Amino acid sequence: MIDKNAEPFALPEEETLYDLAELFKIFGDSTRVKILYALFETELCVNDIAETLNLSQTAVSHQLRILRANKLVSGRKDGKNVRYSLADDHVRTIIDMGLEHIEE
Amino acid sequence: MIDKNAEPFALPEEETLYDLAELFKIFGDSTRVKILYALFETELCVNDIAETLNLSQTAVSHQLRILRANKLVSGRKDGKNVRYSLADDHVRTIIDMGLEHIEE
DNA sequence: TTAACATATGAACAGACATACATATGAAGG
DNA sequence: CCTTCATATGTATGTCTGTTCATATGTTAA
Repeated sequence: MIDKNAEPFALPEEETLYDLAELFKIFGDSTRVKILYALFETELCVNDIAETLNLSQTAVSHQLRILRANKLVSGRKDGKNVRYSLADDHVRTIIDMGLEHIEE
Repeated sequence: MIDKNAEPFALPEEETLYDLAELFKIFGDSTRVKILYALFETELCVNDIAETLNLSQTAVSHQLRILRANKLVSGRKDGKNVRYSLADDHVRTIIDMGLEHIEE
């Protein structure tokens, strides 16, 4: 079964599955999920996020760093502020998919 | 969409987003992802999984417990063995969605 | 019943990680 | 230049969690 040749099925590269887990790990923290969800609607700067979600500025900044590093959000400078937005429509899809699973 | 009334947008319940993160946390471990992926094709018992993925029996058993508790896999007894399979088609969808995101 | 096998469970340890605190960088206005 | 505001970064800490080792439960065969 888990055969690499003629079989109808094969495990992806070890590394691929590892990367996949790393991706999900990002979504596996409620602070990050909240941030991502807040960005569903509109661009937001760090303080907006912190206030909206009742989080400290540093906590948000640290998490945004992780989200940025994983290309889930992107930030553009706007004066003193940095406006963050979702980097990708997959983010939305993945979260929606998860929500669907939960609502059952 | 996530909206209950007239507003164009609203955050889901705090708890919902928390549960969502909990769900993704399950997928956020390469051992568990490997196990789930191995079950894409067919039912497998604990030892099969352990051998296929080069993992210890206990490690697999512990992870299966978590996957079971979260209703991502289900096991049925078959003599001395317990045959595990994916509990839900969402599992497949979520993983595929993640893979899509990665392959870019 | 006893032996052999398959799986599960408990405890302990090590590594990962999210947060808070203090501080640094950088931009705008006076 | 100096101050203020927005954001980022470094470090320390407490907590969570995945693995291992040892052992228990349960099943089949002799």
